[in-house]
Amino acid sequence: MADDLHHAISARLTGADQRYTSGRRSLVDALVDADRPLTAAEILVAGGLAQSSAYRNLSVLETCGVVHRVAGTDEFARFELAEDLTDHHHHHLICTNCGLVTDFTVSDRLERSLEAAMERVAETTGFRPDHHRLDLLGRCADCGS
Amino acid sequence: MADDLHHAISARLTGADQRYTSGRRSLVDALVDADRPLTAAEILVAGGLAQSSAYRNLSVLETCGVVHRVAGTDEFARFELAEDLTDHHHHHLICTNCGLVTDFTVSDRLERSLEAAMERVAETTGFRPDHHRLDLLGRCADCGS
DNA sequence: ATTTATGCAAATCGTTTGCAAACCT
DNA sequence: AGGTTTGCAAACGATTTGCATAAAT
Repeated sequence: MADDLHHAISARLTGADQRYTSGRRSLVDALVDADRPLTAAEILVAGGLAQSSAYRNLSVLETCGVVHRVAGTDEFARFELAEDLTDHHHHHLICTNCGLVTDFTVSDRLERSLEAAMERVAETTGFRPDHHRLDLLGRCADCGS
Repeated sequence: MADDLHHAISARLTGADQRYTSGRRSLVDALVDADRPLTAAEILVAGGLAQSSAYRNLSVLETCGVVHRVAGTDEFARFELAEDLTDHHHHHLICTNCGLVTDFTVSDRLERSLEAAMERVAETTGFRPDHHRLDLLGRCADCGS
């Protein structure tokens, strides 16, 4: 099924002199199964690793570009698979009440405008943009208005 | 100078049964003087309050809509004055190396596109967007490439 | 006088780290 | 064997909280 994905991840880790251990694979599987970024606590439960191993491996996976850290509005770190592994460029809906983070996409037209804005900033300031982050903050369906 | 601002803030606090104490005014002054979001530590130094008072007052100011919390990529909380007090809608450049957060603006055209995307999401999903957050992540001038 | 804000020191809690045992190659 | 990963328990650090004092109305 997601065999290509695991293969790509394995290659990425090997390239950084890291092993794709069963523990790391569990963490990745948890993220593959989810349709939204997961908190460290959620990954910890789903992955079945000890707390310290989960955090340590998430750190390794992040450094190797397999996993990406997502900033919400609450105090919990959230993680998702890197976009270049899933080929799914997206943005986040963030509930300001319960902290839930879900994915959404925008039109190609808007994406292109965002890219253009990034380039303009690069020309104007000393800042070198790498990626953008577009989030919508509000109330999720469960938290109503 | 920024007398209107302080007056508006005072009114906003009073409306929430809170006082605009000298300590709170110090915190606000620190934010007024800055041209970018400040970390709690920076505000603490500039404001001259005890740590606990600074955090407690920032919390009050945030609840009353005077101050807004800004999410960077590091572990430090950052704060800025609420946009509806400064009339300066803007976005953030976030350095992925040192954590520095600075302000930038985009064209009205792009802002309108973002608003339109928000409305589309509201119609499509159960999510009720309130505001958006557009950040550019990369290297600040000091951190080079 | 009564309520609210302050500062100090201690507690909280998500995350990180030291270390000895288990694992891989 | 040699180096890496694991799990446990302890440490860490930004933020929060309890409590007695000071300030404001």
